[in-house]
Amino acid sequence: MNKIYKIYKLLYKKYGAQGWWPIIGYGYHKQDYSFPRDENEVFEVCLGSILTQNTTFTSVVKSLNNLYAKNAISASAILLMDINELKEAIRPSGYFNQKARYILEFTKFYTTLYGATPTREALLDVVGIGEETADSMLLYGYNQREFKVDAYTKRILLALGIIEQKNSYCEIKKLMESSLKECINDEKELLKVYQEFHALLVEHGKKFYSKKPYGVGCFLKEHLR
DNA sequence: AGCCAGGCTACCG
DNA sequence: CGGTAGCATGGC
Repeated sequence: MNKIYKIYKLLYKKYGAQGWWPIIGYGYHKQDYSFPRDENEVFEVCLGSILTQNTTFTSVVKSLNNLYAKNAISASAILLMDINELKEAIRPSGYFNQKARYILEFTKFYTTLYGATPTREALLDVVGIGEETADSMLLYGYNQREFKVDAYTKRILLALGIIEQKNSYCEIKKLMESSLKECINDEKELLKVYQEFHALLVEHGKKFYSKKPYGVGCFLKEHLR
């Protein structure tokens, strides 16, 4: 067992299943991997992936609830919406001018898919969708085996001496994916681990890697050094 | 009161 | 290329 998989095991043992991505109306769905269950839930995950950029998810829930109140969690409804009405609805998530544009750009792209799963490259061509947002949509919205790397992932691996500051998003993503593939053969299990692992890193990151100095009290250090 | 949040773009050297 | 200012609200 390599270090990456060992980290996963330790985190899962500590925090348990996380039930990401939370869906409005169900919340976190621990041990239930049947989500998203329809087109609108896929679209909701994608909107949430944009809205959560550099923001807490509680703020995103407010924005999504605002949109639900306007019955606007669908591509057709978003495209019919007045831009200022959209901005007002997503205001709680911050950067509302940018994110309103990002949501419109993504929604236009989304309608060209007719329900098909987008490629990662196509997503990256949409303004406002960077590597993490693309992986978020693919991993949680489309159940694709794309590991999502975020700031906590990098901080934690850095503190454990597994990566260096200079390592790129892509390098870290490949490290996570190749390490997990070494240990897990079943594709469904691999997807589940990708989904849980990222959520676990966020949970652990919130506790021990939010304020400097990072990693104070992090139990992973004792187990891996 | 200031720092941080489940990032991305544009522009700089 | 890698590095960074700007984007904005809300919570602690």
